[in-house]
Formats: sequence, structure tokens, C-alpha cells
Amino acid sequence: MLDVERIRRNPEEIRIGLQHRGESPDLVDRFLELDEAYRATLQEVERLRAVRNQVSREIGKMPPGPEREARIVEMRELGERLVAEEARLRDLEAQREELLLQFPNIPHPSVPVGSDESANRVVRVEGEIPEFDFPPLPHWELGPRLGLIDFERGVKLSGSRFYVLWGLGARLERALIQWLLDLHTQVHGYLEVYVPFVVKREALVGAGQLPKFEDNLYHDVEDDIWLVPTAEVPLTNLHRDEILEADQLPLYYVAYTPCFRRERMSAGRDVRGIKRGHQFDKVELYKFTTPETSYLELEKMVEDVVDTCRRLGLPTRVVEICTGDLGFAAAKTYDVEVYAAGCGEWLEVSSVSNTEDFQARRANLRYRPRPGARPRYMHTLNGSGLGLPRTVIAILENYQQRDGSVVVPEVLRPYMGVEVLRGPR
RNA sequence: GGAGGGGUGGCCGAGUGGACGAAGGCGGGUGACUCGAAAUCACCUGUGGGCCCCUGAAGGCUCACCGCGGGUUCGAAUCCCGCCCCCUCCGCCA
Repeated sequence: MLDVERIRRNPEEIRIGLQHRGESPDLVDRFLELDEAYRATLQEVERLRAVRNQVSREIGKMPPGPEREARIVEMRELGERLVAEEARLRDLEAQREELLLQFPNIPHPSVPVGSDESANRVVRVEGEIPEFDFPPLPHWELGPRLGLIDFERGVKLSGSRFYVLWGLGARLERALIQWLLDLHTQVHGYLEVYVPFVVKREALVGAGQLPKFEDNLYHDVEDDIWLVPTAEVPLTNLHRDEILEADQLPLYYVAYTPCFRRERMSAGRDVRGIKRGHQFDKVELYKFTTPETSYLELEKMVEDVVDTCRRLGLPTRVVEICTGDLGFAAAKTYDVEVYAAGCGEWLEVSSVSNTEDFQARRANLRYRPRPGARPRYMHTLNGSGLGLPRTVIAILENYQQRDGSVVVPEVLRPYMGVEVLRGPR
């Protein structure tokens, strides 16, 4: 959510921000109009309430009699007017709030301006792209051939875009989760958190998924409870409605969760393999910081993610996302991609964003700069560390051997119990 | 799921229709005392919104908030209804 004051004072800045994202700037004018009507009505309501409070207090002190009765009648009439004005106010307030929730974050000045992903900038490349003396297979062939990935049975159980992992395929998934959590907690300084995999509506509003992206979420109507599309949602809401002390910041959290996405908007894209499914595992990094340090922390988080890829021995590049390709809540984002030799693609395994105070305003995340000082909104950052299926893809495809086996990256061997994947067992 | 009890400020806790944003205590801050500290004393100490003033986080006025949402009333922390959460007991269960 944007600062209302900022929209009022610098409407042009917001219009430009929206345009750079490829969105209509009309939102600003619609909001300003509604905001004005809202405030006018608010003032009238408060004026009436002030009179009522004042007179009611006087009534309490008056002896019974005609004078007192007259005042009561007067206030009864005023009360009727007040009820009507209050109804109007509630209506305007709801509309205003709804509109406010539609605003995406405004890109940071350093973000390259561009309309789509073609304007994204590769800012860093690391590691060697593996070379093979045989044609490397894509994972959707390698996986089933080794008995690690079973697409048919996934579809049988749950429909398209679900899959089953067998034996060492399942173990690889679990090993990665374990290794990632150990790495981030022991080397990168994050605190491990275990969070619920379903959340209330407010949590999704707080993180920015609702009301705009309802289509992409699984939802139990009976209890109005939602499957998390990313651990970012519960993590954002961990400190909702709290006021932390400055010396508690920054907070570094890491959480593993499965993620559930309906992916209705992307039907037809990336249909082969496990690159895009309705359910996938992810280890998520999250930071709560002061506004002063958030951009420094963003760079550090990117470095943590790159370090993770490096340790897995995967060719890695960092892409600075342009304004037109930025996610709803992000002010600035770097994608971290790894190269997968079988399908010949750079795969996004992490998207690292600074949302500045966008989520903090929605979820009411504040801190006190000094003891006794007024609370301020924190800044929040999120990034995958890493998304599992794509990491699995890159491992299978880059570490494959002529004989069809796959060598296990060294760091995972203690977690896997084997050095080579030759079959599911 | 059933029965009973309960949700008040950073924390504890009083308050069952009017002067209550809310006693008292704890915690925190400032000052006095002290060479310094402790102790003691004095004062201050919730959040959000709107308006005025203004370059502003300084000041003034005002509204809202006692789990959440409705209602009754001139007036609600207090009465009524619905919901949520917590505790105890019973039931069920990994």
C-alpha cells in the first residue's frame, strides 16, 4: 500500500511510476477524487459527533425537567442526521480503501525503465556452462528414465501439473530443503521459522496477493482459509500489528513451505516437466529492516542466494528486473537464474525484492526508531533461497553423465547418502 | 463438537450507563538530590485519522479505538445480539 500523503503531495510521481509499470495513471485521479469526498464527509461526521458528545455530557449534569427533555429530543434528531452521514462515510471509506489496495508499489529510481522482460539487465554471470560430448537430455526425459519423476501418477492423483517423486528423486527434494535450511541458518545468519501452510484472508492482503490476485490462489470457501502461494505470506504477517524496537532490527528469517498456485493466468506456459506446477517446495528468505538499510540488505540477500547457487556448482546469473516486469509489491527486484543444460534455458530459482514499506503498510509492521519515539513503518525484503523444482532441474540436467546417470553435487552427498543417481533406490 | 470461565493501555490489574483514554501498580523517560551510582522525590509516558497553523516530525482543536462486527440509548469499556480467540473440564483424534 502506498502512503496516502505521498499520493496527495506528489500525484505526478505516482502517475509516472504507474506508467513505467505499464499501468494506467488514472488510478491516481480516481483516488484523489474519492479521497476528497471521503475527507469532506469525515469532517461533517466528526463535527456532528463533537456536538453530540458535548451536549450529551451536559445532559448528564442537568436535573430532570423540560429543559433536559428538549435537549434529548434535539440530540435524537441530530442522531438521525449522523446515522445518514455515517452510512455515507462508511461507503466512501470502503471504496477508498479498495482503490488504495489496487496501487502497485512505485519502482525505485534505480530500476531500469522498460515495458517488458526484454528490458531486464543481466548484471552478473558466474560459473561455467557445462559442456557435453553427448546430447544432454532435458529433465522430463532424464527424471522418468531414472525413475525419479513420475508425471502420469501425479496427474492421476491430482490432475495436470502435479507429479510424484520416487526414491532418490524424493530424497533429493528433501536433501535440498535440509541443506538449504542448514546453509542459511548456519552460514548466512537467518533464523529458521516453521509457519502454517494455510492463512487467513488478512495475511494475503498484508503481503499484497489480495484483493488483486485472487485467481491464482487455492481457497477453502467454507472456512475462508487459503493455501500459501509462497512462505513470504506467513513471514510478512509474523509481526503484523506489532511495534518492534529499533535494536531488534534487522531480522533475518528463513522458512521452508510448499507453495500452492493455481497458475490460471499462465495456463499453457512451460507445460513440460516440473518447471511450473501447482504445488512446489521453496525455502524462503525474509528480512525486516529499517528504511535506511533496506537497499544494502537487498544486495546482501542477492549475495546469499548467489552463494547458494555457487555451492551447488550451478552456472548463475543475476538479472535486474525492469519497471514493466516488476511484481506488484516490489520496488526493486533481482532475479537469480541458473542455467539448465538439458532444456538450454536460464531458470529463475529466486526473485529477490525490496518492497520498502509497501507490505509494512498493508500488514502494519512498525518499529520505534528510539525508545519513546513515534513508530515508523519497517522495510521488508523477500527472496527465494531457493525454489526447489528448478534447482532440481538444473542439477539433473547439468550433472548428467553419458551413461544416463546423474552425479550428486558434492554439498548434497552427506544428505543423499549416495554419490550418483542411477535409479530410484 | 459440548459445558463453564475469560479477552481493558508495553505488562499486571480496577472499572456494570454520564466528567473514563480509562484508577492503582510495574516497566520506560526527564529532572532534583549525589563525586558517581543506588535509594528517594517531582513531572512525563498508547495508537491511528481529520482540520487549523506551518517549510516541516513543534503547537492547537477534534474524532475513533477497552477482542471483532452490529444494536439499544441523548450518552456504552459498562446493557443486548452475532462472531473470533484464550483457559478449564468432557468428547474425538495424528
